[in-house]
Amino acid sequence: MTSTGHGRSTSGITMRDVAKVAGVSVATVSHVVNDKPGARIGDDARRRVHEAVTELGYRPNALAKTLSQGTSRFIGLVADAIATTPFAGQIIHGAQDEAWKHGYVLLVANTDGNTAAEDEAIMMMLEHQVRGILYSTWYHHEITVPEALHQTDTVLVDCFAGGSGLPAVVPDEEQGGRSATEALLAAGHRRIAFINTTTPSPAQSGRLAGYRSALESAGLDFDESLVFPASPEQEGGYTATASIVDSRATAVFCHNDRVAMGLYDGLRERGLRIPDDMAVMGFDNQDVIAAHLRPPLSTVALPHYELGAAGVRRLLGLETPSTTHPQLIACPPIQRHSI
Amino acid sequence: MTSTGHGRSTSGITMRDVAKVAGVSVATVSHVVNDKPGARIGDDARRRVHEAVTELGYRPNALAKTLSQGTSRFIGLVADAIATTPFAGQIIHGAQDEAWKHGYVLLVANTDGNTAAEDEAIMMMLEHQVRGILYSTWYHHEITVPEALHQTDTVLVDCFAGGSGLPAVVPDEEQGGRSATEALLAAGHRRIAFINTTTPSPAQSGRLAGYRSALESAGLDFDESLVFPASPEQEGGYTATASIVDSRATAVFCHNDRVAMGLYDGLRERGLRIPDDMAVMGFDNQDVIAAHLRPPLSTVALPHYELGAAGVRRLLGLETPSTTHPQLIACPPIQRHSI
DNA sequence: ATGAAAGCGCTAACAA
DNA sequence: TTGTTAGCGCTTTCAT
Repeated sequence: MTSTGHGRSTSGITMRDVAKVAGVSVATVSHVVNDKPGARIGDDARRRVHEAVTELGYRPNALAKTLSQGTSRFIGLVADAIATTPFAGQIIHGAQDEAWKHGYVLLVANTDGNTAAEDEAIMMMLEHQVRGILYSTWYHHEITVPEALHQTDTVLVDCFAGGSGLPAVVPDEEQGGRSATEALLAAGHRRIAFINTTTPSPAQSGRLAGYRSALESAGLDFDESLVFPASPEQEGGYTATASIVDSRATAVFCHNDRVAMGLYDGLRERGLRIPDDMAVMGFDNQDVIAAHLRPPLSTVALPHYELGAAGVRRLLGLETPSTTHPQLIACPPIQRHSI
Repeated sequence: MTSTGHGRSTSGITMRDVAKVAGVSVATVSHVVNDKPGARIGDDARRRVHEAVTELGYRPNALAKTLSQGTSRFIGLVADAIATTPFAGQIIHGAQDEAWKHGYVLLVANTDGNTAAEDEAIMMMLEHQVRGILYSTWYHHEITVPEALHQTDTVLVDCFAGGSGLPAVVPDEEQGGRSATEALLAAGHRRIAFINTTTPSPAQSGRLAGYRSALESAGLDFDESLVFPASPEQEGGYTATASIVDSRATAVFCHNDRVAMGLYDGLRERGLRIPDDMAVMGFDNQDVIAAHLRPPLSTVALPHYELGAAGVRRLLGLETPSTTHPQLIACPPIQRHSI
């Protein structure tokens, strides 16, 4: 029995059917299937209902329930790039797990950064009576909020919007930068270079601030000549190799894992060994890369799963709306073998 | 005005409100907002309705509509690993785009391969009256279908199940292997090594079959000593380097991009240059890797986006249920610079 | 302890 | 051309 083309997918069994079989009213059925608190139901009736339910294979219609209760169990997630990056998947995953935990289900929509698609997506979610919307981007930056988002509860994930007043959940770039630098410091390095991205962003400024802060705490002077700008990719890291070597630093904190990957190449070409000749620290914890470079790259993780989860918690009002605006999620250091 | 904690997210405006304002009946409103085919509505009434709609900011309740029509616009996507791999995101993306195109929205659930979570997810989707379910895995293999899936239309994505009779959509591994090999052949190589995975799978057998088939078509003998087993990761490729070099092959088809990445390292350590000393072809087209290796890796793409899209098309009955069981989706070769 | 009945917001005959 | 009305499957007072 192939299952294509049926159309009628649901059991078709309604509460009324159950009531009939159990010989009770639908009200009674409703009470027992939902295990209502103040429900005074006779043991016998209750049993009969349960029997009827299993016998008939009854499955409540969640949509009807929503309609009558007026309150839905949907949470919308609109993302600008579900696929462009491995990261987006993590946000969905975290959001889905957390939503699930609270009896909600995730409605996802991808917009490819297209404003029209975005509005349409939001509309659609609104029409589906979502409890609220998680609006997420694939990299941490400031956005301008689509007007439509104001029509429902929404929380920004991995992005923020200045005057919007919308709650936001973002990675703690500064702490991440600090942790990365501290890891290098802890290994005894004193002359630590930093390959930073050339693109202005919270990541650029935050990680730099963290780097400086860690240096400071260690009693080291910040040496501007030790930070090198580079495009945030393999190419950038590769190209920066020369300057890094010249700088006579013994360790490098790379703006991200891709940069580190490029640096690995550059170092290898010069016959330099990691971590003996040069310790390197990444950022992002992009699994395909970090875990599989040789040697495996120590890095700092971007907490995408947590961002998604914290996002729904925030939406559901389960998280204390920490006074300060964008809520910071920690970027945990990941110890591997490049230090 | 912060948007947290409202609860009532939807406009609250119903069709009745619109009817009242427009001075017509709800039936009329229903007809004009849905632009019903056989709806003979006076221009005037129609105009008044539209005005009322915009004036009130009316937004139809999709759930109520579903309930009354008896047919929902949801498609469920249950995945065993949304996040474990960059690929899952692509499947979601493809499915979402295609669903959207036909007026459907995607309900996603992650199960982490946990059977209990899986059943729960399926139940939940059933309760939400999904039109059908896409059951997907993050790598192509045979599965045993959860019993619950039989209660609705379902199509298997990137996996298949022998006797289940369920429609499946999977990548065409053999064609992919053939294309990869042909690319190498086209560049003039005659002695082409193949690093295959050690894990039995459609990928293992399919890509090998494709490799042989391409060789054959080119009038070359299949030389068993030219296929090297390796773990399907960087490590495997790296380790295989020695044998590859010994084999005196001039080109290598790697089971996947990660293996190719390892091979790159091995080759570089030996001072061998790509593609001059050795041409290499990958498989998967894992962006972070393939596009950013040096030189960028030529490879064959796993059509995840297409798998998702084809999955919903199949579910909706829009795709000819090609006679043969698992429907094959092409793996297009991607030309870069390692050949 | 249980049932009758009035909705939830919308669609779809059927009347008018 | 437009309005009435009866549901869709469920929840929830309010009676009994």
